[in-house]
Amino acid sequence: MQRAYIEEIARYEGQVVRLAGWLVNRRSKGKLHFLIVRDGTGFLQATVFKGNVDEATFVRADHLRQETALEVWGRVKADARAPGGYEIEVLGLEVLSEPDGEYPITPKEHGIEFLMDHRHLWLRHRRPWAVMRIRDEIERATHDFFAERGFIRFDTPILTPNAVEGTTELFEVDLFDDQKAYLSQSGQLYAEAGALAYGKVYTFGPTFRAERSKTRRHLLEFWMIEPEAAFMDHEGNMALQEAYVSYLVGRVLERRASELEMLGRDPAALEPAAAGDYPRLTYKEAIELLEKIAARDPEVEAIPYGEDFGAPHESAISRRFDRPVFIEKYPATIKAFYMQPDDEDPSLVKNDDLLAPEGYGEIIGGSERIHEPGLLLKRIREHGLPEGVFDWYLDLRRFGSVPHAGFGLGLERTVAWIAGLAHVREAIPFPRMYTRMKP
RNA sequence: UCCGCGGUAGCUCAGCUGGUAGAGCGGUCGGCUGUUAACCGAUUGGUCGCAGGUUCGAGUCCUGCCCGCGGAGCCA
Repeated sequence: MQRAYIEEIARYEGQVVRLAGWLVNRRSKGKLHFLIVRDGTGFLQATVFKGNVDEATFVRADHLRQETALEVWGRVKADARAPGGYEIEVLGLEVLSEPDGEYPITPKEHGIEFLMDHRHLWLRHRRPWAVMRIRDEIERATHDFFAERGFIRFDTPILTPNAVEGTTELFEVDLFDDQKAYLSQSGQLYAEAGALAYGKVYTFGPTFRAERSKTRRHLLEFWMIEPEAAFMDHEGNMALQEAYVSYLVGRVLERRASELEMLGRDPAALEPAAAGDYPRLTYKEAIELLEKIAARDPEVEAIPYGEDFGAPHESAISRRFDRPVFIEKYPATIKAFYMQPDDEDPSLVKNDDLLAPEGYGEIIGGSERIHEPGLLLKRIREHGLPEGVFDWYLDLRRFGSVPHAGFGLGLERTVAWIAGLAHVREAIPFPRMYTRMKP
């Protein structure tokens, strides 16, 4: 008998097939039981009619417990009354493994603390199932996008000797003797070495920030995609970001429409983002826009020129657009040491943040990098960074230095935005947070 | 780290001015041939976060601590 997967159940209509999976829920009408079965690829309703199976099987079907591992076999039928439009009319079933005790996650309501305590089991349920498939699509689309444009994947170290942007948010690791290392907070500096070696590279890996943050946008451990390209300038950088993000959204709309629907995410809200043509504001224009917003909305505070935006400001700005919005050219004083000064106004840098709409806020930070060795050394000193650990980084400017640029996209924030999640903790299988390290 | 809110049955919660613990869901048993988190009946189920204190008496009032949630800062 053919083994069928739920994802492809439609192609087996009319056939008798075998299905291997787990029991999600059951309902009974007396002489007719409904078993909801999942097999990893999807969810399917199985009907057990009293006349179709022997008495023992019929009674058995009414006493199966949630998360029983089982095989069922029967005929695949199209039926409008079945969720998803198809169901399997059971002719027989076999229990593969019986739950030991009561399964904790019932079909009714649960709080987030309880669900996160049982994350290893919660992952089986519809909502996380849909989210992880969307995350997978975004990861796959990332590799396709960069491969199509001639970028090679470049893996950067996780144990690093140096801080990219200050040391307060680094996790320290004991090495041998009295040596210390830090968990990487960005692969960027190494990606720059990659760009000068291979032209166009991107990293795809975990990064770590030791921030005592308790917000919907922060994880201690998150995944970041960091493209870096030689001979790419600030304009090219933003064009690449727009092409990349609109490609990601387009792929999810195209291939994960049913998952978006399961999550109650309206595809219409994402369509402008897939179309591209993202608006651009300079830092100065964004400050002025905030002033206008603040004049009418008492919830939003204006900020003086020269200060960085807080989360409420980013939300207020991003809510005014139906697609991601760029904010570019910040004052150098509030940005990282390696950013290239603006040609017209050297007090500014050629950087950009990309804010996702609907209040989701920053998903990308990018910049053109300083390629002139003297200026780079000056900036390292101004920022009070230890010169010793940057000797190799300065070498990149000594030998064949050229303009280059890149950016970092936060995977979980992007997944949360596209999937319409309220918190990044649901965008990764096992979130590591200030308040959670288990399971 | 700061501000705000919370911790009562396996889960989600109610519990008034202090008087000896409740509901729904889940589990179990039974009923029902088209359910959609099915429904109906019965039944099961408690160290009221922890430690002190006030009181004849504390889930309820007070103090300290622990844990979580929402937000801020920082950032992707």
